[in-house]
Amino acid sequence: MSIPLPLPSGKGRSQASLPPPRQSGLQGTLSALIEKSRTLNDLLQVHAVLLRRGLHQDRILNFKLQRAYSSLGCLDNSISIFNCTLDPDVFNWTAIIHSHAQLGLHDRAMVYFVDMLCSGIYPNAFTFSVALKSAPVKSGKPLHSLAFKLGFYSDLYVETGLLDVYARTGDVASAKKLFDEMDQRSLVSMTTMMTCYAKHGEIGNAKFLFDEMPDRDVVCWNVMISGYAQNGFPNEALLMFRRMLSDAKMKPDEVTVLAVISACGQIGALETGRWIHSFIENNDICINLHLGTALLDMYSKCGSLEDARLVFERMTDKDVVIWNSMISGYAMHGFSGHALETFDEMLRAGMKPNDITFVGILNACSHTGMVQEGQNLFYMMKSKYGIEPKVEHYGCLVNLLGRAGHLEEAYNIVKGMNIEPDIVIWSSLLGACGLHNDLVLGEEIAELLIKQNQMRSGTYTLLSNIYANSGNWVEVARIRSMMKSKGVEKEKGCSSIELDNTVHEFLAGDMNHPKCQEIYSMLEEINGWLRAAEDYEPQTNKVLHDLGDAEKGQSLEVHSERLAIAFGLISSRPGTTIRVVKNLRVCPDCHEVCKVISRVTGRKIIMRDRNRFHHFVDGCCSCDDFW
DNA sequence: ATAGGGTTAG
Repeated sequence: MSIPLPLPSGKGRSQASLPPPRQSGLQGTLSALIEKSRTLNDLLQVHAVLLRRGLHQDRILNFKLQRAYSSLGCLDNSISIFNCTLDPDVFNWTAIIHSHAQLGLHDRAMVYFVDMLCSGIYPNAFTFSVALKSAPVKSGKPLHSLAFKLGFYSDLYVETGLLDVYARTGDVASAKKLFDEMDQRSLVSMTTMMTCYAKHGEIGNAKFLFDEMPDRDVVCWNVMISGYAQNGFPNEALLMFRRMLSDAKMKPDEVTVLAVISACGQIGALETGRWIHSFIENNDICINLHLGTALLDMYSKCGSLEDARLVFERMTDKDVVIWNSMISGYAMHGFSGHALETFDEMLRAGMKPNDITFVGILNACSHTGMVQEGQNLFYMMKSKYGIEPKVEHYGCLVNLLGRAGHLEEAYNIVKGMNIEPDIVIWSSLLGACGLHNDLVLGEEIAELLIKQNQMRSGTYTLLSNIYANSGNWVEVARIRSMMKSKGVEKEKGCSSIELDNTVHEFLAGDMNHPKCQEIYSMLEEINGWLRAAEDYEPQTNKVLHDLGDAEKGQSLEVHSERLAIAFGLISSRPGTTIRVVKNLRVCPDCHEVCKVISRVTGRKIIMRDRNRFHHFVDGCCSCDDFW
């Protein structure tokens, strides 16, 4: 959108600096009443009085009504009041721009801003800061230079607004340049600069600025905490949250707990998540839809679908996001029946599914090998709901077909896609080749990826597993040296378990835990159970996930997931569920071992791997060995 | 008056 340059004349300027028209006693009383109105009902009553007294064209009263209505979310009322205001002034215009911007209706906000300039109304600094909020990428800078031309040079509001534009468009360099040149700083401008850093992964710079701030309010703590949570540093997010409570004695609000809950979900820290949930309830923080969705997601990522469902059922007025979240929750646990039922429930409730809904249900189908159902849903998505499939949807379909052994069909889908297949799709196909021992297709794909320079640590491992499955150790060694020469490191397997609000992490063969001795004697005891188990046979040839082949046979016993489980067994009461989170896929051998452990100890083991959950109960896994 | 928030395949 271009900003017209019929600049307001001097006339506009003088209008803005005129003193506001004096209010009579009645107007004064009414305006105080408007400001005191806390509920829509109060406001409607005052509004009715105002109309009866024939004051419906009053600029000042209407400005206050506009502001009050838009803070209650009644945009329509705000618009109709604006429309009946005689000669709206800069305040009326700015308020109507602001109400649209607040609700994310940025296009409409910009239209009003342009209309305002065209009607010869002279904007003030606040108008610019509000308009900048809605400015599309291209007109952010022209708007700023317009503000300069009109004399708002080095105005803190305008500059902070521009910083926000840079933050949204990802222009960190320009933001930093402007920020360094600003001759005054405020809490808000520093927070905006932090946001800019945090949104673009420069979390260290955000923290540097945070440490420099003379005063910190709840918003700036929130930026820091959510910055950590959204950049994959959930532990740091929790650490900052604790500091916020203990050192700064700051009262967290609903935005703070939102970020913290998301961090708990990432770590899989159920106890901590439950603690935050009760903290929310004890501190009268209202569980709105955003917060409810975050809680639901946290519970399903921490392995407690029961709690997730409880939160889901307590939310009235569900939107598409929370429905999606519930469906994805069931999907990642492999409960595809529940996922599909929830989808039906959603349709019956009159909710329109979106692209993310379909990622959820397609994913559910692929986790349980529901090929026919999944294919039907994929085609229905376009024909019945008009949703164009994206790379994620193709990913689900390819995964579904590939894992069920329809490799040819899966490959044809990839070749026939009208979008570029990404590394995820190729990895999924490569994984399927390993699962079904298709060496030919596997090599074809690998060759393609090598040519396009797309090989990653994970794809090398998949390829190496294909060769290992067929016992081709020469090729395995060749891939290993290829990785070495290219400097590609194999991602280390790491498993964690939470006990007494502390997350304990284990690497394969880890000897660093204080309870190391007891853990290793527990492993010995487990080995005894395994020797006695008739249904267990070590699967040495499939185990190249974490370790070099030299230690292959023996090293199975010290895989990270086994250390974490052993620690769980010795540190928690008999009968309690053991919850483990692993950063890679669970190894096929450990998967068998978990079954045995669950049978011998009568414990439930819930394990989250890179892709999904496994619930081991009494010698069986919920995934039915299809994963 | 300006800054911060929920769901997405392997």
